[in-house]
Amino acid sequence: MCGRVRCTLHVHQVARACGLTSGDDASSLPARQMDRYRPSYNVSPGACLPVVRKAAVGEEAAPAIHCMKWGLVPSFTKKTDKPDHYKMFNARSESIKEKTSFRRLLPTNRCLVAVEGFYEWKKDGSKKQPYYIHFEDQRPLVFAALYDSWSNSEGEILYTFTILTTRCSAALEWLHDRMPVILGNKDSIDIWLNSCAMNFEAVLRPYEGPDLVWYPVTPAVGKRSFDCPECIKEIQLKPTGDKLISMFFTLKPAAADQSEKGGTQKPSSELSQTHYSTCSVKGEHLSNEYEEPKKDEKTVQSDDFASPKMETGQQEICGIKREFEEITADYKPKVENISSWPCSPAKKKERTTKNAGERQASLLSYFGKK
DNA sequence: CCAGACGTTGTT
DNA sequence: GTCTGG
DNA sequence: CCAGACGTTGTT
DNA sequence: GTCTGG
Repeated sequence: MCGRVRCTLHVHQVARACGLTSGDDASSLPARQMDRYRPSYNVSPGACLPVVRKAAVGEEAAPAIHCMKWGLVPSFTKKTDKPDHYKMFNARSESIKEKTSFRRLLPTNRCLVAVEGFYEWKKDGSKKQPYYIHFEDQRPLVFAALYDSWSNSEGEILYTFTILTTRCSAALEWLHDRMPVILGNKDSIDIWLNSCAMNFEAVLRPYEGPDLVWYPVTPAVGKRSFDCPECIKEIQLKPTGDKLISMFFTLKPAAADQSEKGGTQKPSSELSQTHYSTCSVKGEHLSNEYEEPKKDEKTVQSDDFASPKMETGQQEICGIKREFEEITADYKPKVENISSWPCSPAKKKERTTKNAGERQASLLSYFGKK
């Protein structure tokens, strides 16, 4: 599921992530109600986020950015009802064609939501540990979403959206069984937003790319009022008893990790994603969505990992694609550009899947640094 | 026909 | 709005 | 989803 | 534990 996100992006970053503009000039963008947007490290349903949608009938042809409330309130909701944004803040992508509340939105009300990352809580019995999931290179995640509008008794029009979910990627299964639908490349984005045919099935799948990474964060992020860079600061987890024991009796911990690769076991790595990344196969394309950032790749996707095959007609649509890098090239992490956060700025450690192995190779690291 | 629902998540 | 159940 | 409450009576 | 509120 996906019930909490970080979105401190600027409007032009959202536009860019969703493939709307080529430059930083957002002034020409059709933007609606953007004054309601409050960038936040801790966004939950009920809050407004910038949404990219196709222009409504009668407007300019180009897509537009529209600030909408997270948590779908269907247009048929009684005018006297109190809108409940927590009832439908997610939509199961597997069943959107059957569910009456969502099916009617599919032809014309598909949209995109761009965020820096999302939070997921790992349940351990009665304990809950939140993790922050994001792209390693800090480019925004683009979620597939659906929107609707509803008029209340006062005649005010409320725009709301719901984020599509799918089963979890292999890499994140240890954490959860559901994840948001991440449109990992320009083709997916274009198909979800612009394809007039109902041929979007192929993009509604788990994002399996190895560049989706995570780490544990403070449980304080559970409080909606806790909104500051500390939300995304990595914390050191206390090792559990069995982890300690297994470390004592395992001479080569990395080898033990490798043995889990491809298996059904959960990576015993709630400590950090880096631990698990040693399990992924070098050079193996695990994803159907992930697009290798190669400059000269011209084709839609290599067949080796293009998974759910696109029909011939659909490749036509993919032909519109531009290089993904083109729209992500100048994303930079900009945690500092919001000046008035009450908490101290997060000092995100440089950490990649490359050096990941080193970090967990040491037995000492399991006792925390002193 | 009319009335009433229309959703996801997690947990055991 | 549209489908299901009675 | 997570956080936070979870109750009644009688008196002023 | 379970319900309500956001």
